[in-house]
Amino acid sequence: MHHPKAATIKDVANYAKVSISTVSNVLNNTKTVSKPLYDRVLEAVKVLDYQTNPIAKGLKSKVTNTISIIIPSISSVFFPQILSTIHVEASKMGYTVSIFETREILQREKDCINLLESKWTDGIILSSCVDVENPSSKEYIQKLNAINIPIVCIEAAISDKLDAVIMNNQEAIYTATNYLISLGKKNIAYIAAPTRFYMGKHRKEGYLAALSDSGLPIREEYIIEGDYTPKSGHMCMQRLLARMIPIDAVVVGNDQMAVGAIRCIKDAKLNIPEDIAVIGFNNNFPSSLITPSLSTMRVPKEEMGAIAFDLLLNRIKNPDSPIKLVKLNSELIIRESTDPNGDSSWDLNW
Amino acid sequence: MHHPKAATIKDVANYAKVSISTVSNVLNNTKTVSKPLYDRVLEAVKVLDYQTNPIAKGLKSKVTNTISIIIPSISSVFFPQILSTIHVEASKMGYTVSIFETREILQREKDCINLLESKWTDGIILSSCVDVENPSSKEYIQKLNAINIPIVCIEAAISDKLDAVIMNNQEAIYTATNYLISLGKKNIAYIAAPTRFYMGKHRKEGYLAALSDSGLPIREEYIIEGDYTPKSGHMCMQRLLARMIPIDAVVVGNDQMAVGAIRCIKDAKLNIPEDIAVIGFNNNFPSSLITPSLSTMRVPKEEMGAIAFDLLLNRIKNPDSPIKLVKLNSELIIRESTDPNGDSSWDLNW
DNA sequence: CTGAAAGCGCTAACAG
DNA sequence: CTGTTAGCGCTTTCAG
Repeated sequence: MHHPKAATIKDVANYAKVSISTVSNVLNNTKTVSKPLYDRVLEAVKVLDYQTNPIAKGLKSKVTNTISIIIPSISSVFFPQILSTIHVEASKMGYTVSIFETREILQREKDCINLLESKWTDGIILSSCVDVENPSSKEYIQKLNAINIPIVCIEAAISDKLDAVIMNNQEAIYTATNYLISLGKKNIAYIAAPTRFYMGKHRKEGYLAALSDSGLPIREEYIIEGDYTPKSGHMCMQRLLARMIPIDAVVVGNDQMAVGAIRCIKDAKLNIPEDIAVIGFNNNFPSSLITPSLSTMRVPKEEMGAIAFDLLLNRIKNPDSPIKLVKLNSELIIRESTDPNGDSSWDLNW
Repeated sequence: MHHPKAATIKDVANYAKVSISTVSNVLNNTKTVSKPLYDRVLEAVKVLDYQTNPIAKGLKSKVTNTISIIIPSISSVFFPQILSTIHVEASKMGYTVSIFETREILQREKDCINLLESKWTDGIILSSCVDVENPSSKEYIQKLNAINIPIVCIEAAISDKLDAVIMNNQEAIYTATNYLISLGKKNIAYIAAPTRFYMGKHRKEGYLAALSDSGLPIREEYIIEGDYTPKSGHMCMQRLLARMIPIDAVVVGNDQMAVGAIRCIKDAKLNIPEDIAVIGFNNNFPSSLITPSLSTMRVPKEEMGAIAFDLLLNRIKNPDSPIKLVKLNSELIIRESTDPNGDSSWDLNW
């Protein structure tokens, strides 16, 4: 309905007085065409302002030049940066990118996959929210493995049959926790990102390992689980304080929750970091803006997006290449929430 | 290549022992079909796990069930929220959304439009970066008007032939400036969002009008222009201070720049708001996080996205309905950067 | 109520 | 080197 007068390949052929296959051939460089015809076609294309119809093309060639990104949240402080890099890389290569938001609801993720299966996208970048513990997720993952669309996972390597780019979650939280221990902290609480998911699980393991390796006791009452949001971080911290256990530091599964936790601690009139030190994970820009600024583990978001697209492109072009798992390293950033002399400058790049 | 074994309408027809047109008819409810055949078709669909191929469907019907969003930045703190709302509304109605980033480069915007023209998207939501002053943009806008794809503008109403949802930019900055004047501020500087664009232009007009209406002089050396980013806000403030003119308040064209300005003022050891009061525009969540917290004008981002999609959907369904311009009102939020007793609570919803 | 057949715009054998 | 033709999977007249 929208394009009543758009020129078709037929129009071009008529105008140039050649066959439509010749037009197709010059446009796609698929066969050599004599100079005169070639020129006439190009002329016709120009005159008629012809653009090949990707829908029709896709119907034949099964190529849509579209990739799809499935993420938990479009408006979080984390994904937009990844999205942006992916978009830049993708458009360079002529791909359009479609977005899908799951809000951490597995059913929505499945719906997206189903939709995409029929929509003929050329590839999918997936930040999955499958529950790693739940045996019923096996079936879903099998399906993902068997699907005929290239898929690259980010944030969570949910299958060894799928390319993925992830963080060194466990090692990073281990580093963070160890750093707190090196500061002399002994009663270190942990506000976890949802541990039924891949990422939260591995991060928590890092915390536990660090305590163990330092001979510190693991106490259940020091561990609580949030839902990624600042608000939940605030609530978790409140609960932790209400338990009336000695706490001199908190490791938090992500920066968002850590910000909430810091606010809670401030409101309780406790000093950061003297009474309670706080460290997060991600290094989102707001973490540098608050007072005290938040120590955290850096996550190379741009790199993550770029690599994810690279992996995807490679798999599209080369479906049988070996599966790749890229694990990115994070790095400790010391700010005021663990060190009074820590960096208090604002990240102004946003 | 990706879907070798996906069932087609033909397979369903064969399995159900009916014609493909009957299958099509039951699936689209386009004609009444006898109960037995109807049931057999549904059964076949279920057994074969058939999903109709939207590409093929689109080729015939010219409908892609895809809308496209063109915005300056994917990763800014402003657009993701709008994006998110649009995505939610769109998926409810069965639309997929594709994103395009212009980085405020008009040529990129034009490229997107051209691409989309051939891609047969069902509609476009556009945050345009045309230079309102530049006469050459007339031509581009004419093209937009003539295009056969429904377009809804957000942030900038660049044509009265296009639906749009915008803020009351001028009135809002007028309010902000007036508020500062009511506080007794007399030497009020202005850090502008790029004034060659629709939005920046109108906001600046609000500042000028407020000064005029209060009988305050308009002085060029009090006005400077940034590029939306916190970094540029910092730099603009630095320049302003270097001019050695008395400044007791700054109105800033958006929150991001205002954050940079605040940092600069703090670094200069000046007191906020006593020495210099600061007010921004947008009410992004980071503005509540910094110290001092930033006074600003609220922008209903979710509403904006939802309305934009509504307008678009309406135009898709009803191409000849009258053009609508929706102007949203903002509201003053008083925080510490203008009032020592202003709200200092953190926005934890992100 | 049902099905055969003609395309949507394009690509890719296959002949010439 | 060029053109004819057969579809890709689906919708939609148009007969029956």
